Amino acid sequence: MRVSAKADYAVRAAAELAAAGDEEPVKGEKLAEAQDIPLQFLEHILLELKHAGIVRARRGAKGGYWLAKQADEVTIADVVRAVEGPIAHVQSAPPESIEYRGNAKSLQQVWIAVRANLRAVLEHVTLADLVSGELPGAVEELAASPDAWAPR
Amino acid sequence: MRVSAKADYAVRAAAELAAAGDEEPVKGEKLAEAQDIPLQFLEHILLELKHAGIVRARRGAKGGYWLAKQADEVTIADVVRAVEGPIAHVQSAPPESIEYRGNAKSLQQVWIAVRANLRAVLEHVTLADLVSGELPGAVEELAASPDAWAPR
DNA sequence: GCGCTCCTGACCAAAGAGGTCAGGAAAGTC
DNA sequence: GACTTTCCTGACCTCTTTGGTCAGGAGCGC
Repeated sequence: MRVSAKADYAVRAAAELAAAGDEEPVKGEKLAEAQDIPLQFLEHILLELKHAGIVRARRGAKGGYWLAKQADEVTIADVVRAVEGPIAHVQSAPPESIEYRGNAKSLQQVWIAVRANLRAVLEHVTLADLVSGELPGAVEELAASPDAWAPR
Repeated sequence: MRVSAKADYAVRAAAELAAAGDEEPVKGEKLAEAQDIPLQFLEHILLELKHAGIVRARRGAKGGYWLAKQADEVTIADVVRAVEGPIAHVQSAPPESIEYRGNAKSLQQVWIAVRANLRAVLEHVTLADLVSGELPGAVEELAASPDAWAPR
């Protein structure tokens, strides 16, 4: 139930790319500096994003990275899935494939609901939203509640 | 963003305990059989639940485990936190303590919203709900959508 | 005091997290 | 064509986590 450094880095780098537009490519080093991410680690991450079709790249002078799609067509879920794999797996299996017995029968529904609520946020916030700071209304409301900021 | 075997086991064992009531203790072996969990691993988990004050235990013949509170006063979040620690940490830190820079500034709000939505399910389903099969309305609705069952 | 059951720490293998290092391969520039 | 720049890739590394197992001890009831 935690977000890895890799996923966090990936989203932040993608946000920088979204902000840069597609005029000209952004170098890995610049991304690393902008978001304070270890360069060599970041390049591995960018490679995964490239393989997932989220990012494109060119080598050499004037080379660098840029988004493969429009910033409003890439969600945070896309980026996280590219580097972390499926969201909300239970014991490395998707919740819809698990069968529970005895008094835990309804647990499957619970995990499904959990996943649905994760998706409700991650699949609806795009890189464009992130950069502009204007998150979807529902997400903004969730984050606005003081209760949501309580440690626990 | 995944649920560990340990957390899954813990919730399932707790559900069995909730169903058993507090007439007489349930043996670890019986819990292990009912939910098909490796016994020795389960006992470690039950110990953690005990240290967290969720479960109580007695040794010897007629010994076993039982819930320390009423089944409707223990949420799934309580159980998960007892064995996995805080829910929805980012890079091992709580989202409210992270500061993002540049174009990722709004990312903190996104992680806060993610956590809020996780809590919205996990803190509102009790062991009593789980055993009875009657989940809170909002959770039932989430799990009812065919979309929630799609793999992706 | 004997058997039952929980309690606890030690251990273990495999995988993942979070990186670093070294070199190769393309793209542009002179 | 050489050189520089930048991405691309695999190997490697340390530390922690995951998912267990094993062996023995300690308390409880009879």
